[in-house]
Amino acid sequence: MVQKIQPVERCDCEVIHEDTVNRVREKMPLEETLYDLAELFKVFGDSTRIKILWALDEAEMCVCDIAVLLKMTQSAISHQLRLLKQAALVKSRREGKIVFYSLEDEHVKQIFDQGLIHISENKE
Amino acid sequence: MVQKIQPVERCDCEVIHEDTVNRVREKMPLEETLYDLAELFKVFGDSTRIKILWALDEAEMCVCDIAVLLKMTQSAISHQLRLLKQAALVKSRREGKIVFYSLEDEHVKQIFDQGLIHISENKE
DNA sequence: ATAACATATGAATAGTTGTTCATATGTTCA
DNA sequence: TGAACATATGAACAACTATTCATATGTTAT
Repeated sequence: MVQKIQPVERCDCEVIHEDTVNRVREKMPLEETLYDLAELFKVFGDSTRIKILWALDEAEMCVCDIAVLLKMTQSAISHQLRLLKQAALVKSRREGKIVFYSLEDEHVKQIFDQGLIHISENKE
Repeated sequence: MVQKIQPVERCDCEVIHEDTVNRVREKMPLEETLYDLAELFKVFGDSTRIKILWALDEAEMCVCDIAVLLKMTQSAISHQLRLLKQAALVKSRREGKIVFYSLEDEHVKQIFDQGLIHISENKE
């Protein structure tokens, strides 16, 4: 969602001082980097895509096999694979009629693992 | 988004066999786990929340300071902090009128780092 | 060329989400 | 108690997104 920049009055609570705010602001990564990071995690933020990535971590698969595996339509899977490819999380190769998808690199698994650790430590 | 389960006809492409699909399906984590994982990453998938988390990694801060830092309204920040707290990514403590927020644990930083590695290797 | 198959894609739609606005809750101090 | 301040929250709205449906593109075999 596009967010408007909102003028903000400084509040009176002098918890961290003006210069501390400035220090934190200076240490923050570029706006663009933080945006890209959010865009990346947004891709992970859907259970269909999570399932596809998980499946591809097990085996290289074609579109229709993923559709069968996840009990979803070919179209839905294809749309999601496009997003995953744009995010450089999966790659594809064509062999005749069939297009094979696989993970682009090892980061996916590592990001998953960090997430799983967090979940396992916070389940109720 | 709630997704209907769609009946799918097995396609003719015998890329991975029926039993391979079954093997992959058996090795997949529980539906619930994958859903929780997606929910977690969804929280990371917004640049406002990414910025808040990044700021809190630098220093414990109160709501209004975060609002000043990010040049956003107190209300918007407060809403997002609620989501972050529900996801067990931040914790809060009250000191009089002021509520301090800080990171819940070290996972946040580690998940960020994995994401940044991926981004840095795939920027155009 | 034509049929059959695998995949991709545009449009439409229903469901979701981030921000704003108004207001409520909780705390301190006079 | 009442005023001032910090934060929380519900409702509303605009923007976004995942799936579906229909159809297009690309490939193979006859």
